[in-house]
Amino acid sequence: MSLKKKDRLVDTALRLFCRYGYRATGIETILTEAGVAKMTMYNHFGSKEALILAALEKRDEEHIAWLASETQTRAGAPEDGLLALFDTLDAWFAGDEFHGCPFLKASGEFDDHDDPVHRAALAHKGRLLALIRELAEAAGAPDPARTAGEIYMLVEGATVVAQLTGDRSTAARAKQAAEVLLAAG
Amino acid sequence: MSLKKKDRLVDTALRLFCRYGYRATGIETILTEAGVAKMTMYNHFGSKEALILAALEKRDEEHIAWLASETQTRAGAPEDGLLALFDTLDAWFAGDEFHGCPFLKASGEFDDHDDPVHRAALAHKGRLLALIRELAEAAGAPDPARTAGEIYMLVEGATVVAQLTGDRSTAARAKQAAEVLLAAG
DNA sequence: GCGAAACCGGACAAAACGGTATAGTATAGT
DNA sequence: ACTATACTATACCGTTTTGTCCGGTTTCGC
Repeated sequence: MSLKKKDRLVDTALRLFCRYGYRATGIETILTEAGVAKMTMYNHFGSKEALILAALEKRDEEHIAWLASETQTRAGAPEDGLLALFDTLDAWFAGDEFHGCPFLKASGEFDDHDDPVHRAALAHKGRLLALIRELAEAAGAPDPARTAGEIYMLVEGATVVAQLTGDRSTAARAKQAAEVLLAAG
Repeated sequence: MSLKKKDRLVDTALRLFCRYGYRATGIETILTEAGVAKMTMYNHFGSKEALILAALEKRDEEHIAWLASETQTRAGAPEDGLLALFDTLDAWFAGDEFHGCPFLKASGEFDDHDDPVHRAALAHKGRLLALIRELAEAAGAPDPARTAGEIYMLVEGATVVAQLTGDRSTAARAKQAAEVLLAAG
């Protein structure tokens, strides 16, 4: 079955990309770890860049869906959605596999705004912002767009700081700041 | 004189690292752009990593000093220091050379917390947090440590978003959020 | 069981990588 | 003028990079 190999390839690639970086991770390493022959990979994906894009695409869907559902189950009432998001972040940061946001890392390594990888990262962040905006609207924020923008920036800040320092209290402290922002409307 | 070559090497290296990434930038490219022979570089710096560290060290001093002085001149009163910081950020983001924070990029590419490059990035961010805390204390914040932590996260978020999207209004929007945070004490 | 498609493993290519060796030139200070 | 030092230019080393080619094997649908 082709899907098994293809999926394992994408999963392994994403894990290694996330941990060691996109340029630092060689094709050979991915192939060895995934247990897949080189030509199999080059038949499924025409290039390393295509594999990167496939990995990011899968991660995009999965991560947004996970954030949404996890936040929804954590939030008791719709008004708590935005704050519950930071509890979800806390769970994310606390995981063993956490090595920062793969999209932020990608945008850092592929700085050119025309680069497909950068565009993929940008698109993901657009979806993240949209999710936050939905949460803001559900919470009945008076200015959802503005609130979402503020919370989003806090989310990115927390993500970066968590990866940089490894501090486990990062999400909780960001949540405190978010409480202040939301209380002010 | 050795200082001229050494300095130009460090400046060129930092500029290219910032734009194309650390791993993506080859030694040869730096040497060509700086107009320096290979052996000259390897006499000054024993390795590429040493050059990276030297570039980050210089950037660390310069950037912290620039942030501090620029913010001080922009702030009318000591109470405005924290808000003026975001005006400084705005000026930084608006520059042609802006390609994100080189330390965030470094920490993304060198994820291992024991890596000297990652440690250098962490140390810089510690100094940035210290600067923000000084501003918070000067502004008479009731809980300077907490306020500084919140503002710092906002700063990192704004920096990342500015690099990712290229949006020129990022710093201004972060400033709006900071106003809310500061008004709440 | 048969044919086709997927897969394997290893050899191979061409370029780029970080780093070294060497031989020779420019430029100081004394 | 002499000498120490900084620097240059080029060739080279071994490794690693992405990507290709190929002959043989496994696996799957029918």
